[in-house]
Amino acid sequence: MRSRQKLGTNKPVFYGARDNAVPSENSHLYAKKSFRMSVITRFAPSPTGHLHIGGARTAIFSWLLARHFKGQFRFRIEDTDLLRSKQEYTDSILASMKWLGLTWDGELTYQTKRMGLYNKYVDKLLETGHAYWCGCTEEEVNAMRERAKVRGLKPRYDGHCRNLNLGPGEGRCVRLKCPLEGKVVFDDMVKGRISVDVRELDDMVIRRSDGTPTYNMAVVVDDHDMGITHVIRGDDHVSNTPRQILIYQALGFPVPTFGHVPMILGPDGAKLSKRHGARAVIEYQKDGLLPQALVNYLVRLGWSHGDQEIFSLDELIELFDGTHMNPSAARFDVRKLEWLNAHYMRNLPVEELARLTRPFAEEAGYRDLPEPKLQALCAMFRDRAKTLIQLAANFAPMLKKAADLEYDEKAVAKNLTPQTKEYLSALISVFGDVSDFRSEPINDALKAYVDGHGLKFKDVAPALRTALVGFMGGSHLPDIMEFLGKEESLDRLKRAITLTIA
RNA sequence: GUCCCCAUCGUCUAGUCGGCCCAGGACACCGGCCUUUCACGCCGUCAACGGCGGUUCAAAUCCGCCUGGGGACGCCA
Repeated sequence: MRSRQKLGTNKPVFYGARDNAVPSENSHLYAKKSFRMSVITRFAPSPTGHLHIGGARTAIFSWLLARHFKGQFRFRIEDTDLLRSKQEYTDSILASMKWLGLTWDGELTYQTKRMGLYNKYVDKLLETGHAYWCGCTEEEVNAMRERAKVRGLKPRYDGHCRNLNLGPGEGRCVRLKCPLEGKVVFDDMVKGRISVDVRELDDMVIRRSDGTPTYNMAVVVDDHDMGITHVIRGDDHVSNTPRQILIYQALGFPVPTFGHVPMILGPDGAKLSKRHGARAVIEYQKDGLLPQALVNYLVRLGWSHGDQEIFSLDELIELFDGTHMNPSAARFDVRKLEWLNAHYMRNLPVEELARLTRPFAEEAGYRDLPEPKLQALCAMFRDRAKTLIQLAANFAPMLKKAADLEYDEKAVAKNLTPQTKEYLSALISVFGDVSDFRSEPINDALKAYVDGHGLKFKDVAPALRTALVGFMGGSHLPDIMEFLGKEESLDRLKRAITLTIA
């Protein structure tokens, strides 16, 4: 439920919407109008790990918003944390984005390659009096915070150097000179109106004493420089937003529209962590999930369009306009993801399914599978698997030789009785006479035998199944036989007849 | 501690500015049908508006408080 409040009577001193426009009472409409002008979104991960599903979802939302409004979707790597950033993670994130089908516009931007840009703007803030040099040491600042805490206040910098007019110097950083009173208000695309008193904020550092810009500074400069109009990011950034808006104001930049999507929780409602298993997109890829299923699932987790559950990419682009996003955190439910995945597996053209399954078949040890065989296997088992891995796992009994087939003891004991073995012996010659060994003729022959002997399928099917695949599973019997071929099928029947129960 | 955000079935959610909601859909679960296994498919059952006040003829929908979650308070990003 969106908590969109009406305009209050107290006029906010700082307003965070674009172009300083006053929003209409209906912020949906207001937002829509501004979307129409131009939409440039971005995804800006830091390469300190693989792309995780939370990040993937914000990327998907950003991408969809841009595509829906025929705008642009930009990509920026926030690699300023030199210690934790790794090229392999950048590569991995890019690979996951491509796998998900999220194409971006323009060049990839690396933050580390544009350090000069940030300082230019810090200097500008210094010149215009929106920022000042601060010579306080870490210890002094910590002491201030402690004092504030003791008084029950929010720990913050007390503005010691604010009016000292210090110049540059060893160990000095630059702080933003924040307004002393008023509220920062902005209309969030998913949370509605958010208001924060500037007294909750302090004069944040925008340039460290080593000359590098801080995160909030860099983000604002980058987003403005890249022309970003809509910032969709994780929930954990809401408290950064007022600070960033202050920087936008000080710089005289138009403030973009923000949309803070809530985080994704584990099945137990706790923050997603290692012990929840797969968190990275790449892991789902390895588990045999289809990108379309993951995208569909992730989008649906936090966004809705009435009762619709299944969306094609085109539908999503058509329907996703930045509204109807859920402000509350959601739990990750693998079962529903798998249901969606199974759905997409069933509806893919076989050729496509086979192409996607091949790597998993190879992983399972089946290399050089002829395309027709692979497709036949996919067609036979697609309804019985929720993931590509599971699908490939079904191939085993189909690709062995009769002599190597493993039999389930219970199935043998229950179904291969002296009586049914007689049926099987008879069937060996029945099937042996089928010249066109395809599913249909095989089925006809089986039916003729069953009918001709006053039997029912139920009388012979379990035995036949056990004989052919070794256990009570698998696909349609005639299909299995067609796949195995006459010789192999008969070999299996012959071997089954010789089986005795221990 | 302070501030910000959140709160409908077990889970994801619908619920367009209060009435058509003794709350709808989907996943899961359970039961049934179909059936040459298992699935798929189809049908059905179970199941929720966190609590308390207020506004109103009428509240899941508006307001307040409480409770419970989460996030943020760095010269990290």
